Amino acid sequence: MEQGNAIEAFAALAQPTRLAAFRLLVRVGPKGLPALEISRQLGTKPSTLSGHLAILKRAGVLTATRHQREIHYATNLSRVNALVQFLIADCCGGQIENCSEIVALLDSAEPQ
Amino acid sequence: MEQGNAIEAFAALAQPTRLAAFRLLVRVGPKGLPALEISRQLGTKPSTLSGHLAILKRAGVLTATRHQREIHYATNLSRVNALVQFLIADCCGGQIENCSEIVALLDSAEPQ
DNA sequence: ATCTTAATTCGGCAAATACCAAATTATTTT
DNA sequence: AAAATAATTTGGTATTTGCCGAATTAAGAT
Repeated sequence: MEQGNAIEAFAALAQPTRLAAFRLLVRVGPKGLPALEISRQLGTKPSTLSGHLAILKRAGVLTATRHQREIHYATNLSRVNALVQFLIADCCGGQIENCSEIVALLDSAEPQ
Repeated sequence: MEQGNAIEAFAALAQPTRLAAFRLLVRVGPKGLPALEISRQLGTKPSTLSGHLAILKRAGVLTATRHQREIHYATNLSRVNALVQFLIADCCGGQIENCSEIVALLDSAEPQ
């Protein structure tokens, strides 16, 4: 992960509709949802949402796969992991004893 | 963590100078650095950096404490943890067997 | 071939953001 | 009290972003 990719991912998530879409897809799981269904659940216009999904996809945090007519969007959580790794890289200069508290926090990062 | 807070944190991190400042402070550890030192290390104008630090602080990802004349900025990593928790909340509808791969990824989230 | 459904692209406007230089506020030293 | 150092605020401009309706492209059904 390079800085440019991280910036793009953070920017993608820094918008209410996009963050809501991403989190909805996290909840839904690997199968994802078609664009129109996301649009319905979030109450946004399809054209507006389409732009948002494109931004999330370009940033790498969503994947898109066509199923017949529909394009299913799903989260790319390994990318989220890479993003977090990038953010906390070389924490406390690598001297783990200085930031064990921090590491413990992130180690406990489980959903719920 | 509410959506508004998460948006603010992501937006704060979605800018090259701010992301570089945050990561520098992650590496430095809990003691943090004074604003002018960050400005020097990143090669940005103090006034510009000051605005950026204020944004990061308002977003909750940095703390600021005065030491004599200097204000030392440091990362608030528990906030980062909360942010990640928020992002992946209720992953796969809570059915852990569907996203164990994802959980494993995040469990292994250790620096470097 | 035509119609329908799914999704994206385009055009245009309003609001937010980043940058720098200069001025200001805050704290310590002389 | 005056000078010096640290940091922030202000003002002005250029760029970017978000939203919607309308038009367009894509795939499948009749």
